[in-house]
Amino acid sequence: MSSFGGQMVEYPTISIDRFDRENLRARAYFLSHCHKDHMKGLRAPPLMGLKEAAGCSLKVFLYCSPVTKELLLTSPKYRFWEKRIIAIEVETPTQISLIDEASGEKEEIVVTLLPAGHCPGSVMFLFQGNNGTVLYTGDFRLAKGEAARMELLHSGGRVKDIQSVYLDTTFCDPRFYQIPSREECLSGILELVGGWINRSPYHVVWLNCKAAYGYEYLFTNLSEQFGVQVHVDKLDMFRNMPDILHHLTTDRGTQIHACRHPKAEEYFQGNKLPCGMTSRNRIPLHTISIKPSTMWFGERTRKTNVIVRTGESSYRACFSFHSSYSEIKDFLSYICPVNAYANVIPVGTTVDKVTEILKPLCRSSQSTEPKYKPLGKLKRARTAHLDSEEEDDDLFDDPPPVPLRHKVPSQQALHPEVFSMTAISQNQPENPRQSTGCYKEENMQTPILANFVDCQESNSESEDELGISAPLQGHTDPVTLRQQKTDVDVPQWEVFFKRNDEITDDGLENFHSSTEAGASQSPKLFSDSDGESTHISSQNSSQSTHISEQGSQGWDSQADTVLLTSQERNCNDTTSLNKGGFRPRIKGNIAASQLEQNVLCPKDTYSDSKSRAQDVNIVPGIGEPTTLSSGKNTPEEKWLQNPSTKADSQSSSDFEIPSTPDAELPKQEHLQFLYEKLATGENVIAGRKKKAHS
DNA sequence: GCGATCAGCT
DNA sequence: CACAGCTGATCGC
Repeated sequence: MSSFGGQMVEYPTISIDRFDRENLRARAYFLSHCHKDHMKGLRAPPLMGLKEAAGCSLKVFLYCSPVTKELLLTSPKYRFWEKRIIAIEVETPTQISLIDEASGEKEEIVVTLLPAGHCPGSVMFLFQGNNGTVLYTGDFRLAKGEAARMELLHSGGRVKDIQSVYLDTTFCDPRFYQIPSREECLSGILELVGGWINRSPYHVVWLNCKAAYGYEYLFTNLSEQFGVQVHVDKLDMFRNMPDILHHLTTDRGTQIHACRHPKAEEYFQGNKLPCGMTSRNRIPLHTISIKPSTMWFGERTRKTNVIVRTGESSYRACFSFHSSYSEIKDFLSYICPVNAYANVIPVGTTVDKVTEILKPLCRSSQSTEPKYKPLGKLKRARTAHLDSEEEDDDLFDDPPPVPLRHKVPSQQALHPEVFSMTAISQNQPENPRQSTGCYKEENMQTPILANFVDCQESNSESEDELGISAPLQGHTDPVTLRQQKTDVDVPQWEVFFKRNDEITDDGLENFHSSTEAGASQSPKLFSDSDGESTHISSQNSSQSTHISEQGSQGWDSQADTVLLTSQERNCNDTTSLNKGGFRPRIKGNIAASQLEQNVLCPKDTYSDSKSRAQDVNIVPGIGEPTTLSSGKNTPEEKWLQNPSTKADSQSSSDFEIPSTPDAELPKQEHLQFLYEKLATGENVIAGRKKKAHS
């Protein structure tokens, strides 16, 4: 549960994820995602009433991602926000004017939404303004190395100089040292579900999910894998997100259920699904329940189970919306801000304890004593020591800095006070000042913004449609920008790779030593408190398991209850995860023909297209049947939707392929074509990936 | 009657 | 395990 008060010390005139008390005076509101604990006060009339009474009603807006806006406005309770909510595209730096109603005082701030991997529409907010650059993470789940792959966290080839991070510390406790990756968890669930529903049409599973956004990628992957839509109570919130919608149904006659009922557990005991189903064609159903819950690895315990049997027909499956302790540490130590603030104080711990963990990963504590850094860490250390020398980086970390790729400005129908700007206006790679990593570089929007307006306007015309060959020299000219982006997108991902590979290829023990960047992170911090708590035990191990042939391998003392362990599993089915639901594409409406396509592809067809997608690797997610972002796919997006920890060594190879000489790269024209389609908001999915070009 | 808060439950 | 969020009890306005 978020305990963030809503305000950041650097920018106290804006409020994030809190809409009550002192936040009522905010000049702008931000919502990171659509979970209730981040929406406190959002539905309260006082918020509107006060604003109205103060005559500010026309000037104060709520900013969020397009998906969050869609989800929020679906609920009648929040529909009154409709006229005052502004969606900002992810990864599109956008300037907002913060105006004080009383004095007329105006402050400019640039906000960039970065995907947070927590639930559909969830984002982090990167704010840049006169008081420095700050990052509010909201709730997030990012695998190791993902921050390093976020283009807009970087400037001049290195991580931006961030003053403060307001961090999701939900699992910032050594007890949650490591949580199996999304791939591992998904893979385990797929195997369990498949092993059951393939027995007969009367074998059904009930996914005992909490009422929250965040399970969508599970549903979509199950649906794709087995050609079975998932029964849910409501799906109208996804009406404009076909990539999710197509995998859901309100028809109870399906083998996978995620419906809910207050007495669901009771129902289940009586062999009844929450929706009331007990039989099909008068033949009784055979039902198992799968309850997603968070399980984790200790740093020494090699085996923890992704699936645990808890009863004759009950299972728990590992699932987490939040980053683990080690993922949090990886994230924070990479960002290496001056300050880090905990947004969450988990029960059983204290602010002090969390702060103790965060502090060594921040800059202040790293600048004092020189210490050994593992090779891949130099980039990080460099951020701390701004005066360190170039050759360090060149030797150990990344290839020489290359121009980062930049978002093409998108045409957004935003409030006049708001307009999007390309990243170029803030971190022009060819600007020599940027390469110093100097703090001040981040805070000079004002003069640049003036230039940008022109770019934006000219970019809206058709002139930017004609890019073909791509000059690699950077220009601020929008035409060039687009070409540059297109050309450079894929191959340059190795810029941020090394660290990730190094870490994820390590075993757990090695991993441990190689990621302890902050020297003051004493091993005992987690090894002591960890102890026995890491082994997941079953509550009921006596029954024979339904699918014992899948599970027990004889290596676990709880063989009859433990079905799958993350380590033993070969998680080779990670590609489908990228359809994950975290960044759904939004459509204005759904064509009837598409709704009819609701018929799911047979499994073999599906696998076929999957393997092809993997080969092609790029043009990320375009035309993929499930979730993609709205019109602006970039390689990291594919990455994000396919996050991993343990499976990284496999996953990352997807991105290394294009950089190898004989790898099959996408055709330039093809990419260009797709990007243009996406930029103009055309529906690329209609043609499907393979046919989009024809 | 409504909102805020908390305990309980899942 | 803890999550996200519901239900219901209590309190204050």
